Amino acid sequence: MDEILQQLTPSQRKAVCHKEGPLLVIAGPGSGKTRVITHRIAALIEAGVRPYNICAITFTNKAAEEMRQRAFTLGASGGAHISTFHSLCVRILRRYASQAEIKPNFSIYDESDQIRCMKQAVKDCRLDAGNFSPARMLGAVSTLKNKLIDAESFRNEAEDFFTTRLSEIYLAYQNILGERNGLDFDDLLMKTAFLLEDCPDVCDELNERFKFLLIDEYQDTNHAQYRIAKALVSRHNNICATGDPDQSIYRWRGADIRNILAFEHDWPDATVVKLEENFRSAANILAEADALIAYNRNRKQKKLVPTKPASRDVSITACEDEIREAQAVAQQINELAKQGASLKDIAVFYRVNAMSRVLEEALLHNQISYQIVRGIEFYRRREIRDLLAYLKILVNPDDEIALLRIINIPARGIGKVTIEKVQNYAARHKVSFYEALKKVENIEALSKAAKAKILVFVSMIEKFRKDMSGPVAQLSERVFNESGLAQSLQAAGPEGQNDLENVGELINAATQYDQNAEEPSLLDYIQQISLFSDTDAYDASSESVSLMTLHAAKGLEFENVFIVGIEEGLLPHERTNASEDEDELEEERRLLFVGITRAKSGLHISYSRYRTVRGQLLRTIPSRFLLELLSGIDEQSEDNIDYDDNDDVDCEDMPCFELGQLVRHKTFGLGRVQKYIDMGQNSVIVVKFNSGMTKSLMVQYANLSKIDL
DNA sequence: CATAGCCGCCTTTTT
DNA sequence: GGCGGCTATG
Repeated sequence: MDEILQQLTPSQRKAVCHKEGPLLVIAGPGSGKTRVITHRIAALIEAGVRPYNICAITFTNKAAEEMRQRAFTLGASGGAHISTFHSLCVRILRRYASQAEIKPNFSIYDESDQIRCMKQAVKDCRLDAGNFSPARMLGAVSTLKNKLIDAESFRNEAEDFFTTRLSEIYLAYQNILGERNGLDFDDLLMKTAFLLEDCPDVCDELNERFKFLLIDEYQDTNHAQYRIAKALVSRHNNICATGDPDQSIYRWRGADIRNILAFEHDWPDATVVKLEENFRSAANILAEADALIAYNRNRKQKKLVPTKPASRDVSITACEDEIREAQAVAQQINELAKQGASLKDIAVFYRVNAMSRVLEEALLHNQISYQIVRGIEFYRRREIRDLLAYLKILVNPDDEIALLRIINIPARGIGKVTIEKVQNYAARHKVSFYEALKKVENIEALSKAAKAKILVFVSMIEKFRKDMSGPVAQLSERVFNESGLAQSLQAAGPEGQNDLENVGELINAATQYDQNAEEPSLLDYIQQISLFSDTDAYDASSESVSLMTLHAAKGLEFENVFIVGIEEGLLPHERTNASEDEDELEEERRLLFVGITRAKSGLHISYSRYRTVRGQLLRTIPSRFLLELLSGIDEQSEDNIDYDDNDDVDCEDMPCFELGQLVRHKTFGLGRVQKYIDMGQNSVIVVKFNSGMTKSLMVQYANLSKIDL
């Protein structure tokens, strides 16, 4: 251990060796933060702390898995609990289910399940799904849950028309989840927070168990997570939080940057360690990131101290359209490969998932192998969801969503009408859908044939339920074969072949689970699987280029990074309120900051002049963030070909603007010129309008008139 | 009761 | 552009 400590910087060593009491590690990108955490776990153990008494919380399952491995290589093998917040909550809720007033075999509802429940809830409240769109309602409810406002207290607070309706919807939604014994992602946190705060016994026991709590990516914790953390260390205050306010990118999901900013206020005796040295990126890449993030006003000053020399491999490229942009990326990747770069050291980032398609096509065309980091995609496949639905029912028969999904898959003649009759019966007699199915003999509305079919189905499920112990893989395989799913896929001929292979892969994964899990069980497996995330699919050892969203890039690093589509409307994204809300603009800027700081030596940023959005070819505006980078916008891009013959003619008519010039815009009103980038016809102007918003506009379309006083 | 085809709608980011 | 839901048809 001493030897290892010698390799650390003084700041890192200070954090690693910190004994007891609250500790905050403000760690810039590439500062060896993860290393500090794993070393700290090892150091605690060496100092005599039992691994069993240590709990480390990571942002994703992948990060947890990696941390377990790193801790293992340091000799801190086994015992320490390392998982995400959500995983930890599942464990706690299962163990203290009765105190939390839930059943331990709850289903975890993912987004699509939530939408279904919310649709039903809006319907139950007899409200119009147009004005009260399930997605929006879900967002509103999620925000409330993140703030630990439950349905009852929200109803008591509701005043105006909208909040009153929302409170009804919230109650109805919780009701539906309750009937189905389901919890959504936010419930996991909310119920755990309430459990810890309302049951001192449970809180004591967990404080006793987890004598040291370490939380990574603390800047992205939400209020519920904050309250859980607070409760978990309330008896001993041994909290160690690490994070970087400049990398907070989950505000929209309830992450509250104030948690990290107010850490010293929450724990006044906290030791604060800053890690500002960067061991990852070339000096000039870091300078770009620094220049960009300096535009964020609402931040704590932090230095980015390079330890690596500059690289010459930084570029900003303008492309004609997204197809050529993708082609340019593929070409540059080919160049890199020729120079001996490994594909696994290359990544392409984009703002929205939909942008991966063009890139895929370009990479395929150039025969460059790639992986799309989208973990949940696999679990979204029809055949996978079908099999998992069977397994979910075995664990939780009240899971109506899962039941409805497969009651007639493969087709067994139980149709819509039959299902409705059973649902009616269930509602009348206040029993779950599955209970109603079991009592099918009593449902008079059903034909004899329908009853018989339902009986066959129920007895099959009951047969499976009788023997649920043993390896999950074996059980999955058995259910797959005996439910008729296997047969129906085989019958589909070559079409079903791929599906069969996917199921095979699922069963493989289950085998892995059986081998690795501490206490394998179908219940645990089903609950854990619901918590997978995109980054969990990232395979660092695969010899391929990685494609992912900027969000998924968090926590990773690559030798060469491409970031595409840096245009107004994409970054900052049009759906954000970036024009009016400074905080949202700053979050978008942080997103680009995160992307840039993933790069070790090569950074290639690009944008397209035209882009097809939802089937329509649109003229784009380069992102205002490009103007904030040191390199600025590259006017001399290679493919800056004549796409518009009028270029030269128009240029002469193009008005020139000086900084500070007062201008008037048709809709935005008066404003002052903050920046003017002369690019002939493509000139861009940044205007701060008197309304408070700052816009970057294409001069040729903005139709600005100069106001001279 | 199953399926094909068409219409309309759209929170981008995710635990 | 793509998915979900509704409808018409077999």
